[in-house]
Amino acid sequence: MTLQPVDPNASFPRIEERVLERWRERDVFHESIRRRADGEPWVFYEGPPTANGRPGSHHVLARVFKDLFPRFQTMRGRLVERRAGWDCHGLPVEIAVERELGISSKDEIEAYGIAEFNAKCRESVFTFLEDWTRLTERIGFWVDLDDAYRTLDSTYVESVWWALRQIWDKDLLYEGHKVVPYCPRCGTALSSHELALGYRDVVDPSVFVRFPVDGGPLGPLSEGDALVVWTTTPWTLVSNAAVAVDPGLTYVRARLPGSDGALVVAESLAARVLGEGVEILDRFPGAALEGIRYHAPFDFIAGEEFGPRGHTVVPADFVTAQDGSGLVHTAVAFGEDDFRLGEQVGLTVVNPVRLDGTFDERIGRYAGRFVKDADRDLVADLRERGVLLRAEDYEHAYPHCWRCSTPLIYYAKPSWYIATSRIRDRLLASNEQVDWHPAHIKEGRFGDWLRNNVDWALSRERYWGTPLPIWRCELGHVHCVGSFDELEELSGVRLADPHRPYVDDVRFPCPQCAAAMTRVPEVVDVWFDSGAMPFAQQHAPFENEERFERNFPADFICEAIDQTRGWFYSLIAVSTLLFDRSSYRSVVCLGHIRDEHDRKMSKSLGNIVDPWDVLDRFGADALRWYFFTSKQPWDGYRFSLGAVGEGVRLFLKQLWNTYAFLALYENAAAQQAERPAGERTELDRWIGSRMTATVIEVTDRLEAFDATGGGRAVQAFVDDLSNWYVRRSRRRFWEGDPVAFATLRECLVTVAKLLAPFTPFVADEIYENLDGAEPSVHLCDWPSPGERDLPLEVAMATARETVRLGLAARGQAKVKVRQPLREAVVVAAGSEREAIERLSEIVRDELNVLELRFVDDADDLGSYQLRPNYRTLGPRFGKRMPMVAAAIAALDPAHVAAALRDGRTVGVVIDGDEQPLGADDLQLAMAPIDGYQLEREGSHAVALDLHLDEGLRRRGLAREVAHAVQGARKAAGLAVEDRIVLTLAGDADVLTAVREHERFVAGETLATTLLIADGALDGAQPATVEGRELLIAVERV
RNA sequence: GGGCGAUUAGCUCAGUCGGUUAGAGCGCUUCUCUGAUAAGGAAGAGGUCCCAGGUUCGAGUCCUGGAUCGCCCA
Repeated sequence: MTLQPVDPNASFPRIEERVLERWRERDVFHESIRRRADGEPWVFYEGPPTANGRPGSHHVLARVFKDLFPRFQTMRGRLVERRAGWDCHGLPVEIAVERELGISSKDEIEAYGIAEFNAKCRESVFTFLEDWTRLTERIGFWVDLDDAYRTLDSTYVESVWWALRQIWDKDLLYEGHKVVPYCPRCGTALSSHELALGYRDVVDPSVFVRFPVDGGPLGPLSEGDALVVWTTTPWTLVSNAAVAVDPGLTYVRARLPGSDGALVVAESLAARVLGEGVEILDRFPGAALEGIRYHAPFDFIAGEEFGPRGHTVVPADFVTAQDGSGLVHTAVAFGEDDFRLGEQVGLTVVNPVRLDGTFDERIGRYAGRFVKDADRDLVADLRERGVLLRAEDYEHAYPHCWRCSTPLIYYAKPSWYIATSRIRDRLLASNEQVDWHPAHIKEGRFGDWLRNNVDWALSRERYWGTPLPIWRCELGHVHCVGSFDELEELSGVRLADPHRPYVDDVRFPCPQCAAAMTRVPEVVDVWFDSGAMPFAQQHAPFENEERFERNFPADFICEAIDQTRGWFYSLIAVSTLLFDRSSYRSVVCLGHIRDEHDRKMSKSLGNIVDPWDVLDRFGADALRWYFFTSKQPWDGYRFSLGAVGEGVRLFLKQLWNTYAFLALYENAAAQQAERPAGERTELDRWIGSRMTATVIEVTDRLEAFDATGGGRAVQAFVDDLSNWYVRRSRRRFWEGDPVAFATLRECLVTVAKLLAPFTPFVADEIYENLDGAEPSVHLCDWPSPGERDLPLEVAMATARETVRLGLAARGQAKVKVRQPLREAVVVAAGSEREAIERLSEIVRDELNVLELRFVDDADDLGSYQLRPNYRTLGPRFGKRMPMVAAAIAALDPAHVAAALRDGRTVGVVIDGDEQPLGADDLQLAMAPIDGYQLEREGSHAVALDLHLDEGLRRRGLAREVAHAVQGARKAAGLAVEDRIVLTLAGDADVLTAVREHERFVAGETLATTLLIADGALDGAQPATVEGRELLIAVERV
């Protein structure tokens, strides 16, 4: 069979474009799925990206991993449908549109019109769809973009409604208060990731305030004592509801010199807060303070308004003695800990701050002022009334609105929640079913997150999202609508578009009281959309229910590590709420990509690597290979063009050259007369066994989602193939041995199949040329392992080690490999000797020696060194190990070597007992002695006979001549298979060597005629051989 | 402030059950080989296995504390 000629310097990006064209023509992707129509499904879920930003390198990372395992499983016979998806809703989209419109507040959006605004959002979502499509195709990510699910579709929204109704029916959907970071200027709560954008160091007042105790039981305290309370937000003091203490922490009563009443602080903070001279009167645990009543610093709001425990000391688990006083001011509406504490101990939420961030009319003379601006006056007020103990400045990170820089306030707002904390055990049980990569996420980051689960804040006071399908009447009756049909039955309205504002206009009579019901204004957290994806992408259960069942749960999902709080959570939460199980079986978490200096990539640093730069220069396979094999994907990447280029050079080029080599010589051989098939050699059997080992390993690794291990195993094999099998078999290739060609071809075809999931382009290109039985390698079955010959693999490893030692000896002696030597003396015994004897041809040839001589022991070549084998002796002797080591050091190594060779044991005396030591207990190593050229390692060694006689010298000269002629052939631009007439002239000594080895020189250089000329040669190239002149003329026959 | 992860040669990374002499590739220097290769081979230089304690006959590996970096959360 004639192969397409292969250019060793072909451009990978150009090859890839060609392969892409072939995939399109042959519809390979869809065909690969059609062919597995009867296969067992292996389910992949695509975590939907938003197409309103340009795709970057980190998206490529995720997408190539999302491609690898489905390709692998498809080749394994599974039906792997791959449906693309787009995340369409949410604040990022709204913000992009706000920026486009030049507006930045909810008022402006509503003035612009919700319908118009949402129409803009709908367009904006797919701004960069074209970029995504192009990149997705170019990197070889096979995913069905034509059949993509979109979270904005009515069908998708309806399935989300159905899910919410299920949760409602389970009584797990409720309206409640929660403290959220809130921008009073923009009038909206911020999501946690927005919060992270706006932390800034600011200086706030830090005040210690006296809260005098106020009647009632005083426990360990006395009339006139005061609690010392610390806060950095004086404006919340007007809303003080209670003081929290750690019941287990020790507190003290302490008196400042020259004052009357005692002050209460945590013991460990007393000196820091009150000064070194303070007098400690009494010690007691925080629990003793519980229930003590105090007089709050401001009396705009009476204690009773917070409930029976208002303005009393309560126990809490979040109090620390890190800073402050150990007594924590609690304002229920303005802190998350405060709010939770309020729920636990029963404090009523009283919020005297308006939505615009100003105090309301209850706060007397401060009414109408922005709370943060009132801090200074409030502190002055405290000082005047003598309740201020100390005020200082405090620098800390405080969140600001990333859009308008307004300091955020933590603020209790009504919001809709899913009571996920009530199904915490079920969430943990679902997590038990999941196979995490890396494994530590399961019990670590993700498990902790689930164990600390709090209710899911579901609602957003925004515009572009799945509308929350909850209607409420004036009397407060609430109805959750679970489908468009139901809404139509109730209202007579069939929605063409379920989004705001159209859905807001739908009203219907309350089923309980017949009053008009209107929809609540919120939309649903986009993460709920994404979590509903397993069924919502199918519009289940309204249709395609069977298709949903068949594709649930997923066998595999893959996203970056930050999705532990995102999609990984929303998926498991929604499916546990609805189906009481995880919606995925295995998950691969990817790390982040940093630049070559290990800095975060960001627009402002200007260090973003555009994936197109890499693709245009090195190609998609190179980029994929880098991501798969450079390190474990969860460890993150130090990414640069150079890093990708290195992988190309070391792996893809090596593979390509091996492939080009095969094509070159197989085509050359095809032009010659047919050669009889040679014997299958040890080397053929060895590479076959290595191939089998590699197939097994890659299969196991990919089954276990270990792309790195799998890829590296292929790389190691290709290295063996190129640098050992081909190198050692070159003569057979240029002699046209069909067995060698068949072996190399089979190896490369199998490598192509193994690489198909990793580097789908080059794999297909090689397959197409070398096999081509199928329209694409991606339609092939995954290779099954052949016969393994482990003893042969071990033997070859030993032989290669012997070669390594021999070459090292040559290097030490400064004798070129081209100079043949009389013999190499190999010290080896037992199985090592057998291995080297079995493969002695290879060793001899590689070392360029005429003979291999074996000796069992190195008495003639060097002396032994004896070492204890700690691995066997350690457990046996334990503490006495140092004595054993000393006893062994005292033995005579040569004596021991002889004894062990005869199968006897050696005795050492430890603590008066004779202890027998066997061959396993002792390690014998060679020590070099002077006068020999010897290299040793472990128990075997190679020594070279350096004596040169005339015969050897002339053999060496002949090889030098052959080498020089090869250079001349190359310089003359001859093809490797061209036959020549070779004419030589020059130094008499050199020519004598040539005459003596005429057949060798002619054979090596493909000379059909070898002439030796006297004197000058026309058109000859001068060369120097061992310092002597040689003239070479080559002429193609 | 809490949690999780990382830290091994100039760089990128291996290092199994704890076993005493810690490896590979890249890069560098020198030599060498070549009838595919910008490849291959040999030698050399290059190590506080982040630090400090501890456990152990023995720690890169296990435990405790700390440092630095990253991520997540507050």
